Amino acid sequence: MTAPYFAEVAALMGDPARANILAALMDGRAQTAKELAFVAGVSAPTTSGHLAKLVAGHLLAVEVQGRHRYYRLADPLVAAALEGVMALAAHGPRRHRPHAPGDAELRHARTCYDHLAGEVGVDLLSGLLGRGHLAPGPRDYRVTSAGAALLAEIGVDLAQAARQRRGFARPCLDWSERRPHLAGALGAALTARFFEKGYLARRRDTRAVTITPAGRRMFRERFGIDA
Amino acid sequence: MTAPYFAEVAALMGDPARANILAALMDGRAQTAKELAFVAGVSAPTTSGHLAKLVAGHLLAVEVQGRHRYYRLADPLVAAALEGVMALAAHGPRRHRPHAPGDAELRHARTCYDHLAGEVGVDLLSGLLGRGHLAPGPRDYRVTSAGAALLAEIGVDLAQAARQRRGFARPCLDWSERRPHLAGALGAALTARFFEKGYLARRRDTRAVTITPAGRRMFRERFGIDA
DNA sequence: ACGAGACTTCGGCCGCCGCCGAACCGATCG
DNA sequence: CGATCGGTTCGGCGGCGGCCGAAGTCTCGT
Repeated sequence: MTAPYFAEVAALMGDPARANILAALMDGRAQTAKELAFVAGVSAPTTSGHLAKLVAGHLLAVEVQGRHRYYRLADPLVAAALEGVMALAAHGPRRHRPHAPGDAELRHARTCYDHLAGEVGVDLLSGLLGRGHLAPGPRDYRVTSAGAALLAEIGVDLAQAARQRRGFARPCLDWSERRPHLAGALGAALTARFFEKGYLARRRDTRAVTITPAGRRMFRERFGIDA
Repeated sequence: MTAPYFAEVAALMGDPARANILAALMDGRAQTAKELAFVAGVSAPTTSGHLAKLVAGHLLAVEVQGRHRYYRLADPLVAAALEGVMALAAHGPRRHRPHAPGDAELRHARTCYDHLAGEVGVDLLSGLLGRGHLAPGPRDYRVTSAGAALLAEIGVDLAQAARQRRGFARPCLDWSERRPHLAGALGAALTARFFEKGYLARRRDTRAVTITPAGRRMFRERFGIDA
């Protein structure tokens, strides 16, 4: 009856070019219109139109810097909604897609907006819980004293993460593993630290991340997981 | 580049008529093609086409019963994905929509697929947690011995709920409250019991549910919440 | 066996929207 | 200042897809 509301949002996600753009921005980094035109596979004018629509629909935010315009996801909620739809798409009996190249890497380790996802991300969260560094709470996970010590060693500023306006330590359903990984301010801070210390390395044009040898060692020693 | 996958799913959700259909099925009940044609606001042939697409896309499942065809959501994951998109739509700076009639009722108490959502659903979960009937766990909530006693009094068969293939007791982000309510087999079993015992009553043509006087009393006594 | 009802298939219409090339605006750099 | 580059706006084209009415299939009731 009353035109359901979410249809507009879903329609925005439903165009192939726009979906490519959104997928490219799922790693939380901002990108210029030109870069996005490339990933979208359409011309610059067409891309511009799509971007305008996505901004109008509050899926993207734009930041002007000189003659560049950087687009990024407007809100972690957008990433969450996209992951939900992806989970659905991934789950549906495989549509004629043996698996795309790079798919294995993506399933193994990738960024989800600004935190770590994929097999490694899921293992990380269950490792933290299993070793008693994190304890489940009613809404957010709670950092135990053992966990606080561990995170301090790694150099994560817990106080700052707790101050953020976003949720502190939330589960986020992983579309490939169908089990949660660690999201929220803590997930983001931890992941950022992994990049800073060279445990993880971004790759060009993909959300998949490389785990460096140092990272592999660290994951085993600190969290007891085989990355 | 590689056509992103989830675009097809999002596009299925993005048509107004189909969105109406999906929204109508969000309460977990199955409905006939004719009923759905009505809620979709389009003719029977058009509806038939939409339904076929939704089934092909694995968003809906169909069950033939005599000369009727009952359509329902194919999987709880579909409901979860839809809630995610709804959360996004509800959150985006209110689009020229002061609030639709019935909106208040919907926010207060409604079914989300097959479990209770809205203000009451969220309060129910936090009540269960606060009173120590449910304890957070790594994936599912755990029923404490006190909780098991309470649920037995109400007549919920815990063993049967635990046997189900779906998750046992999961949080589900509530789009109107933006806090989790209780989903999974336990959420469904509890909600079903509420309907059986006449604590809740369904209404026609809406996911909003009525809380009966007996239900109001029960919610206060058993769970300490003002419904 | 017949008619009614539920649902789908078919055929054709129409409008929306995605697409591009060309032109336009503004910032940067020589 | 002109040249270049990033980005958007404009105008026009083309096709996908949603829509309906009519006709077809199947099931049930009687």
